[in-house]
Amino acid sequence: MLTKRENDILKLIVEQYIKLAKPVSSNLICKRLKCSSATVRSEMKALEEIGLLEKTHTSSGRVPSEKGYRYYVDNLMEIKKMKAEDMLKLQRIFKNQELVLSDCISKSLQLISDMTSYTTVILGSSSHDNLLKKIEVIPIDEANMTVIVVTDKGHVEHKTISLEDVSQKEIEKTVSLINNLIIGTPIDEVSTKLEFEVKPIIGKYVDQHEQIYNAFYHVFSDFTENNHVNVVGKNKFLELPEFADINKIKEIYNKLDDKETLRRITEKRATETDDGDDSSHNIEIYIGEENQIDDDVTIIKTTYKTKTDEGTIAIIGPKRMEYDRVVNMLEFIKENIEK
Amino acid sequence: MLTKRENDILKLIVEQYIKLAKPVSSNLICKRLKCSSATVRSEMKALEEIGLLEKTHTSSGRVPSEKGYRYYVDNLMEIKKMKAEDMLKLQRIFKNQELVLSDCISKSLQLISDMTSYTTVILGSSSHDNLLKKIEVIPIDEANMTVIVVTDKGHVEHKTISLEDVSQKEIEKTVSLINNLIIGTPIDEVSTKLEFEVKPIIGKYVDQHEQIYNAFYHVFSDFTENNHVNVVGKNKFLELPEFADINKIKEIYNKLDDKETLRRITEKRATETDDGDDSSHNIEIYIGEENQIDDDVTIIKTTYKTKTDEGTIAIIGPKRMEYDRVVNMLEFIKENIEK
DNA sequence: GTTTAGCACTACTAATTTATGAGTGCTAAA
DNA sequence: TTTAGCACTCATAAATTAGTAGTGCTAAAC
Repeated sequence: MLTKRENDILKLIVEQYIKLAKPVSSNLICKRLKCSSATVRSEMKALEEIGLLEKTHTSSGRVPSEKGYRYYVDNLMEIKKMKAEDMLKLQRIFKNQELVLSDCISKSLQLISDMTSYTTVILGSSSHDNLLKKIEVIPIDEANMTVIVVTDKGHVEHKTISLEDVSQKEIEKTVSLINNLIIGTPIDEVSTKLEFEVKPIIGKYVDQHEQIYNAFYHVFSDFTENNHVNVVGKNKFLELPEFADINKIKEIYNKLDDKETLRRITEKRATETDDGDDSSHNIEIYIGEENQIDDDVTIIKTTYKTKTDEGTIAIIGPKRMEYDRVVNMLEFIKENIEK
Repeated sequence: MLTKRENDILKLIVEQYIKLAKPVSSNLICKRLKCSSATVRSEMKALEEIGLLEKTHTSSGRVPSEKGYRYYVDNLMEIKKMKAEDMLKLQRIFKNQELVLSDCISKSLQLISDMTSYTTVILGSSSHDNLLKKIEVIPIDEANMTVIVVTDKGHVEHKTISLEDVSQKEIEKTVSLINNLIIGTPIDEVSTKLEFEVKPIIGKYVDQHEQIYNAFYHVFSDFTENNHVNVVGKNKFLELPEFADINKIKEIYNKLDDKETLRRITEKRATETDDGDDSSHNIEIYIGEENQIDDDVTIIKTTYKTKTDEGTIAIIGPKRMEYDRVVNMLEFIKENIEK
């Protein structure tokens, strides 16, 4: 257990480093505490020995270690309410009756990215618990038609497909067969069901069944694959001194472009102790090596769940993130989404 | 008019600079031409005097000026056929019966971005010449429903909206009114028509018309605004030495994220002479200041038009782009799209 | 009158030096 | 336990040096 003064010093160092991204000197600290720089220095040394602080070189000031950030987040951080003005802006988005929920979410995370200068990520509900509600085919011209698929929760997917030399009648027959046979099927089982239950029947009753079957099959598999991801404000990384190196940027951007990597954001960290969980509000914090994406970033995330939708929203920034602000913002957004 | 040898030298310099991004020396050139470096030097000087070449400092080799690139593109460049292997890969995309046209386009431009290391942009057809074909409403639960709008060319837009305390009946009435009144209207006139022709009528026949009207109004205006843009391979800029500076990257990325800036890519350059047009195939080339986006890039673009769709595809790279390859690829893609 | 060899000159690059200063650690006195 | 004082370290920036890849020019060679 740390002494009161050690806590104070650590807190000051973390907060100062978050602000300026420069190693923090004993002098700067001693000005805010009523003691001499020498005293602070020996305390700092102690904190370094237990691994909460680090030096960049022998005679530099101190920088928080990952363990230091973790300790700060778990024990020292006081959650910081948003400026009234910012809160208002966010509320305005959610109060705007003209916006659909999904638009509210993306707009608000866009705003958060701007307010904080960090990158935000929305990982939409994979639609795995949606049930197939309806399919519909709209003819465009002789050879083309648009297939529309709707789920019970209101997700829509569509695709324009070409079928050559297939009669309108046959298509209609197929549509009504599908509508009869697999409505109500969970969307991620549709492909299988289509193959094993519908295909044999189409084969019997519909001419040119191969072509038609293929067309529909691909529309459905598209549906299952698309779990919408939205990364907002990637450019913010370009503002941060810790990412001033073009190669570091390349590394981060490649990760942020990779669906598989992003999906990993949704995973809970499997750790011994506390799951990165910020006790109170289901906000999870993954600092540096704690996250699965990149050792130089921190990810703060939460999940939301509404009647029609669920997903994960995350904020990605440097390890010296403004934890106190970001946690508060995420809490706020989560609340607003869920009501 | 330039002499044969001047042309040869200019061509060599441009091509060499495209390859290595380093100022080209007289020595390097004289090895490939049967004359001494001194001769080359005096020729280079002449070319510099007419503004086709530039120096980076007093004793550096030469670099093509924008005018130099332009001259190269207009007079010296020989279009370079793709490697058979690359051509095959592209063809495979277009021959794949399982893919819709729009998927072919994005997949092939993804591939081109990888093959060339440049960024590609697809500016989809704004749907302005689409006609409204159908609207449909699918109830989700008591308060929510999904509105689907389809145009005659098979574009689909949808949105889940919330309406509190509005009866199903009233909504159905509205839908059938809209379907009766404005089917066949060009999509970008729908909003106006909705306001001046439909609203008054809804007002008369439908209870709670304000709420319902508003909901629909916003679905339609969304439709008009979404003209789909797709920027592929932005990260490629990070590989190019001319964009090694983080601030330059920031500048470019901000532009590539800005819809308005991107829209400008579709505009034809309004110039005195030749419109940047590569005479033969409707491939347009805009070098540096010739383009509206950024002085340090070249944009090579073309437009395509099919029965159901039209749009612009563009390739954005450094001024020392591999013009000969890119032009050929764009021609190839354009052809494939259009058939 | 082109072409070329030869040479003086320029300025980029990388390595080395120098100076400055912001920071620490340690010791001994308060 | 705290603090003043001092030696020491190392990053940063500026200045120096050396090397070299390139040019421009001139005068001779073709």
